[in-house]
Amino acid sequence: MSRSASGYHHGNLQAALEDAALDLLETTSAAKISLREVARRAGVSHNAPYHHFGDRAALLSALGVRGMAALLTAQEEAVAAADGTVEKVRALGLAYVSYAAAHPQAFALVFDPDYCAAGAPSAEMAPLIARNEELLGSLVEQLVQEPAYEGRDPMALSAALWSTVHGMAQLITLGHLPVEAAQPALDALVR
Amino acid sequence: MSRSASGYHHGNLQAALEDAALDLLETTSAAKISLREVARRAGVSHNAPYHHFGDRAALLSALGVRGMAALLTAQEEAVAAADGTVEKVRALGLAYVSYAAAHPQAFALVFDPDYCAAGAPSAEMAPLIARNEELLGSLVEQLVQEPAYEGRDPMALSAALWSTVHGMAQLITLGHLPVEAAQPALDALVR
DNA sequence: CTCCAATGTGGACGTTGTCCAGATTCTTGT
DNA sequence: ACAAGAATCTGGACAACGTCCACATTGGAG
Repeated sequence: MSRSASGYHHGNLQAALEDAALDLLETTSAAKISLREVARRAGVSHNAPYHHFGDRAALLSALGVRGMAALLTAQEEAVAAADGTVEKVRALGLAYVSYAAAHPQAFALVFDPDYCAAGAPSAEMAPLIARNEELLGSLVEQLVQEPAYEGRDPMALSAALWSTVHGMAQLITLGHLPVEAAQPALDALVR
Repeated sequence: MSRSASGYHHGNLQAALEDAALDLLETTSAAKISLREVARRAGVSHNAPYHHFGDRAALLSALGVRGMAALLTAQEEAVAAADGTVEKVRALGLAYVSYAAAHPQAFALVFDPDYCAAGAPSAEMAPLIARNEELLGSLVEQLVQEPAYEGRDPMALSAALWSTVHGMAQLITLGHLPVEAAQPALDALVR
């Protein structure tokens, strides 16, 4: 039921539209992606998307969910592959920055309030955000038990870490910081 | 030559357009601001703006310059009012975050690559960016001479500081961090 | 005072987001 | 197997937008 050579019914338009839009996201900012262009790429009429997404913002929002999921798993894998609490924190930060550098438009979309509201997250976005906060939170829990970080406020520390990593990702995608600055700058704080 | 009751010639349309757009920026994201709406607010035809700005992006870009200038002076004033190097750094960070919290759309515009490219800054934007980097840079120069920060790499340190402050500003305007988190999180790092 | 460049106006065109009515296909109850 | 009915896709329409054009108005330099 998925594939369809008959022509009229696409079979899996929802995914095809997201894929087409994701392609465009590699080279174009979310703001400049038009629904009609996405439909054209998917080979359907300009109106077909409305049977799968309420409006343009809903498509972009779905893309934001995909991006957030990718960002999250990148961090999870990096943390799992690292040894030692401090190393895990560094790995998480580098994964975050690397994802942003590799997919700047997708990264920007995830944090674009026009499509992905943090205050009122979509039903699919909310659990991803929660998982990310838990990931960092549990890491910081371990961190404050190391002698070097004894007695620090975990809340303040995770807020500071997230801020640093996020800001670095942002400034690098914007070209304000060179990518090579990430590693030493992160070390300067985590040490 | 500036004021004009005659009607046809506005007298100071350039500034009036920027003011109108700045008003809209208080409540609307840059992406959703239309040139025609700005013209309407300024009381001129939809085409008048083209005699003062090359296109829509040029208007938004000029707004970005204004925003950057405001962000910069906010930092400069805060630094001037603080005593002690560490205190000055804290003051700079809080001013940065405060500006973002007070004018989220303007702050977002300043760092929106669609209108304010960091790689190819406008002739008016470049010196502002340079001044901001000098402000932070000179502060860090002093900082690394304090005993507590002796021997740190100034480049890495200022990159880290800017990242933290910028990320915090971003995450707060997005609603991912509460405003009250700024102060303790900043202290957790600067201490 | 006259002419010209700057500044303003209205009209036009193509693109976009969205709504609507109708066509086509899939599925489900019998 | 077959007749609804739901899901999906199509084309047409409309308003708003960015931008280009030709033309009108005005202020200032010669």
